[in-house]
Amino acid sequence: MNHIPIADASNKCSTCLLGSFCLPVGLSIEDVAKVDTLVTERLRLKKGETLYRQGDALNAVYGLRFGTLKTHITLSDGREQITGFHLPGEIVGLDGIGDLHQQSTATALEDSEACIIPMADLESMARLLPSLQQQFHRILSREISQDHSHLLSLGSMRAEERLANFLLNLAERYSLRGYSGQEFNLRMSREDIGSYLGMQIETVSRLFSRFTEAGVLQIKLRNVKLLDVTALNEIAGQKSQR
Amino acid sequence: MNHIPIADASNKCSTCLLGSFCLPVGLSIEDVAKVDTLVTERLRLKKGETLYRQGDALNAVYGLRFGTLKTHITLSDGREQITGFHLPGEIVGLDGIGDLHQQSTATALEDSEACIIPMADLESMARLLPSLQQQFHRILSREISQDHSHLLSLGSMRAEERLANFLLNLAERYSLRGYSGQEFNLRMSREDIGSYLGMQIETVSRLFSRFTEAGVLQIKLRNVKLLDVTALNEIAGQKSQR
DNA sequence: CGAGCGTTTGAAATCGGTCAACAGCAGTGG
DNA sequence: CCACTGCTGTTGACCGATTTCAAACGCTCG
Repeated sequence: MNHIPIADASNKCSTCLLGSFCLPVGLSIEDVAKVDTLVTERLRLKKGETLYRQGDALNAVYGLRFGTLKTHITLSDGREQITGFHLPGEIVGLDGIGDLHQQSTATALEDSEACIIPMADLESMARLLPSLQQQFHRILSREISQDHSHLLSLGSMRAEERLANFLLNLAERYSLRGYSGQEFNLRMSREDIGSYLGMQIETVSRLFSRFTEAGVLQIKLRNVKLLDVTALNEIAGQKSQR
Repeated sequence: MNHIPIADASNKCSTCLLGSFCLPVGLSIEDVAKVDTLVTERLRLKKGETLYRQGDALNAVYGLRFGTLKTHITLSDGREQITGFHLPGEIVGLDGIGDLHQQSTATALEDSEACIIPMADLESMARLLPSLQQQFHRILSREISQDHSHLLSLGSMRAEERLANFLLNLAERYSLRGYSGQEFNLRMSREDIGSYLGMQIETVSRLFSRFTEAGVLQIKLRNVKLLDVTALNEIAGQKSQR
């Protein structure tokens, strides 16, 4: 894990292209300039390295600058549950604020870089900038409602529906970031997908094969091409059977 | 749904017995006095009534004063996922802050009463009182990490483990509130439990029967008596408690 | 006291899990 | 450059936990 002090202006929030996803959303130009002073350091992670680990003391949250992370919690018997996959512009570490210790581990799925946002500084600045305060609350709240959608998926959907929803969700998030929502590379393994969706890797693999046979998508290892988004939406339960 | 203006001092946060669970945690006596002005109204709900519904505009969050709520989201095809059961002192409506519309519906499982906490007032007061700000962040963060535990349950545990964890979690929360953690009444139906835990009501019922046969607990309709908490912990897959 | 839920129980069906074998690709080193 | 090795992903056969279907029981409340 590689600490990088932020020196030149090109690295600041005010010029970061992710401003429309991250902490500065809704802030005036002057306010974003103040946020620049909040982030003085970043961390560079190689694939497989961890940004933080379950149990670590927390004094910052992290804004993902590029790359992909998974956050996951581990049970005493070794079973693991992936709670989220995170794309650039998203903030991680939010679940640890409650007791100032990380509740999960964040692992890089590819080479990544994260901005360090010290909690104490964020909180004091949020007291001065109502728009920053509101944005932070929105971010926390959206994390909650995303988790609720995930709960709905795990609790009420069949494996096929869960996987379809997962793909559609990824596609949407890539689209929003200016990447293709039709064709993209999965950064995570079948095992990661299985953990996230509460199913075994064999089931993930079989479902991908089934989707391929049905002409819904093409998949070659981690490269996915969505061929029939309408059909995928139907599988995802927009109008379900049973 | 019955609006109740708060008149006498006995109804204020500074004298509320739930202070140790709710918004005032960590606040000085003077600060709690200020929080008193935040909550000027409460809502009384009869069993089955809703505090808010998915899609409603949000301008407040709610502190549960007494009673029990379930929060749930509904899919277009009618399937429902219960995302949480809420006991006195807990704040609900947090998932709606993100886009100022409720993402879920909150329904009373028994006669209940909730304090209205206007978001705008809460945010402006949080800018003045760092301890209130921190407590609100803790509450949001804990909601996230609870949801993550719930995800772990739905994604990685077998039905038996999920139910055992659910019972232990309820027991702990009742204990914290000064009620018995050994014997309590479930406020929710088998259907609610099934939805929350991602299983059918028949499975819930069979598991209760199995636990009873194993001498782990006694259950008569909604009255539960835990006989062997150690055994229940083992079923739940925990060496110690969380 | 009877109607209607909510709950329990049984039997059959099935989705997804488990076990096992193999295929494909990547990295290593001779 | 290829053989070797290890890791990831695919596929098949079988199994079993949970669902589904069905029926009966027993509270609760009007």
